[in-house]
Amino acid sequence: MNASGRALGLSIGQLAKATGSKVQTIRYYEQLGLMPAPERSQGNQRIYGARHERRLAFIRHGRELGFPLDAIRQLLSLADQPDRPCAEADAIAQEQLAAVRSKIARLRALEDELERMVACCASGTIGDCHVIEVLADLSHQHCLTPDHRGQDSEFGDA
Amino acid sequence: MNASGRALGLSIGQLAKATGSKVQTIRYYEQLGLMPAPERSQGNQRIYGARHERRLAFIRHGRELGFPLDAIRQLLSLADQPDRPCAEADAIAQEQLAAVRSKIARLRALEDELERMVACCASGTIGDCHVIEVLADLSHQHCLTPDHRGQDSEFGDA
DNA sequence: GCTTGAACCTACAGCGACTGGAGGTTGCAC
DNA sequence: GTGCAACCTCCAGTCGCTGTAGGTTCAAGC
Ligand SMILES: [Zn+2]
Ligand SMILES: [Zn+2]
Ligand SMILES: [Zn+2]
Ligand SMILES: [Zn+2]
Repeated sequence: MNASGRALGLSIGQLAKATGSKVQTIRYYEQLGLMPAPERSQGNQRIYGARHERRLAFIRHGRELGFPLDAIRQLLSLADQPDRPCAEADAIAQEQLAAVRSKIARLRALEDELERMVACCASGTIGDCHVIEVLADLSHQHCLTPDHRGQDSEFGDA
Repeated sequence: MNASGRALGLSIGQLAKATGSKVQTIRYYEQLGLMPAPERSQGNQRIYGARHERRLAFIRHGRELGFPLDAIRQLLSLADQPDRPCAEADAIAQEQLAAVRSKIARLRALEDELERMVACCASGTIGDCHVIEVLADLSHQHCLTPDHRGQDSEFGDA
């Protein structure tokens, strides 16, 4: 994340294509302060350089790995200080790994229950439908694991 | 989802406690038309019966299994017609199962890459940090699978 | 009967991470 | 010089809630 080859002069659309992002997403990152405001042409259009391309690629890669933008913000500022110890960066990655694992665990519990739901139903009427019956069951007797209940709840996003 | 024992007269707070929901969530479901508007007391407070409790439990159970509210809406309307064939309900559940599986697959790819990220880094400086290096790598050479890339993208929510 | 405090009411803003559209300007090719 | 794609800003919507503000009602205790 240091400076190098300047002056390749990408438009926002070209930058989007180059990094697999969408134009609006780039503007959104700029608005959030994740991307620095680039120079503008006479006609007020954004002009990006290699620095921006690298930074955006970093952000996108982080997002693809599910890091929240806040974590990416921290990682970016760490990346700009190559002499500091990397314990902080590692901790952020560990945390993300833990989050991913906990989402997987929860989703596997859902997978189990959904499998049993659909497996037990042999195309009868709604009155006999296992799917409906399970959902309607107040007592949750059918649930092998009560793991599909809230726990630490949320596990959204990529 | 038929009528039975009426007149137990729950307040919204009691209903919330009984079903493990939050008060605002119940009002939110009513606003969306998922929960029928209940009777009101003289002082304009909501009064719920067993019918509402069952319906809310159905919704919550569906949510715990990750069904989107739209799917739950369909399942609810199916549940009210016990003589119809249940193919539709089964299809909705199958779809949800497929969604869960695809989320799991994607998360496992992330888990892999995150594991390799943190495993290779032995607490040096940021300049040598594998975590930062991987994220900054424009070429994605380090990625065994390119599975952490967009694909069908989103896999949010519970 | 009166006071207190919890629980209720409506209406609306905010989360995260975008995405899409309206309505207008610029850039470039023919 | 004209057409049209790509750009600009600003704002609303997505999903499933959650939280807050500012007010009313209820039930219990005195
Ligand atoms: Zn069925
Ligand atoms: Zn269950
Ligand atoms: Zn490191
Ligand atoms: Zn990668």
